[in-house]
Amino acid sequence: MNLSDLPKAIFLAGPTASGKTDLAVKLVQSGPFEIISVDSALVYRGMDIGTAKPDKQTLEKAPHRLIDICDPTDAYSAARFRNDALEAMQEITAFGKIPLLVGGTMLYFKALQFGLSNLPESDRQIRQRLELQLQQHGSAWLYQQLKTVDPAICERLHPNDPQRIMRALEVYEITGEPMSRLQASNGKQQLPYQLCKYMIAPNDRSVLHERIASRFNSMIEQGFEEEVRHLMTIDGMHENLPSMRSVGYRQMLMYLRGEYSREEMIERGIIATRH
RNA sequence: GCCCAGAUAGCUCAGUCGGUAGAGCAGAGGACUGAAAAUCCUCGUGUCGGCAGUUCGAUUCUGUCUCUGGGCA
Repeated sequence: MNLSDLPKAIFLAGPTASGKTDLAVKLVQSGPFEIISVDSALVYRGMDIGTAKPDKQTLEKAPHRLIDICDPTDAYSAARFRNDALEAMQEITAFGKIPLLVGGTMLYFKALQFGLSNLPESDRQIRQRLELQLQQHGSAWLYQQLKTVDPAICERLHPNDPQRIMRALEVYEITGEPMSRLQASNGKQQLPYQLCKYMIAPNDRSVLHERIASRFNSMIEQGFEEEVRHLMTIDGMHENLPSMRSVGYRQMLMYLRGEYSREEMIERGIIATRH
């Protein structure tokens, strides 16, 4: 198939507070585009203030797909994003429009463009057990366990990186095969679109830092603390969920737990957002 | 005005029983296939507040000055 036969799609990536949303809204108003959000925090329902979710008027003017599609007690993932985004892109293309993928989660862009190997989803029970083992024996011990079943992947992982070590152990446990072999044998599928990729980035980082600071402060004014308090009352919610580990939320939780003063929480929240 | 405590990396501080100093955070770079706003890795020369004294040698001891806290009048 010739490249020019493929439908078009646009990627618009950039850091927090860089003005992506404004630009995307303008594009939608001036052309046959439809927005798909590429953001690992905007997917969660009820997380509005701390994620700087576009407000109602903005969403009416320019609807975003893949916002509010997951409960914060669930764990969203790059793989789920890829499936959801492909489906949305197909629909948009079928309507004769061009998908405009806008956001700051680079792994999601990468997973969408280059695909993922066919690996099993995470398993809550296995993860809980691994988490327990991590606390009891430490990360180096898990690393040694992994070495006996998948030495190849250990060469790519650091003994202090529990998240990846646990994932590799989990994959082995579910499939009975080393993750490194599965990755090598499963071909990844490319994205069947003609891509136009844009990066938006301010030429002066200090401007961005200022914008992040004022944005965080206005979140506080809008009732961010109350939002997090409310989220924590939801059945099944706990602090180790991906939703609650995201930037801003984590710092607010530490403040609510009394581990940060108010000032510290604000400072840490701002710093964390820069990443 | 007097007394006390400080002054060391961008910030908070540790330390050197006298041989020119190191943690955390910040910052920079990098790795990373179902948690990615995550999880990790690497990177520390700074008149050790100024000036003088003691000393082979002072950031460390002494004196003095400046500044910042706190207390007393």
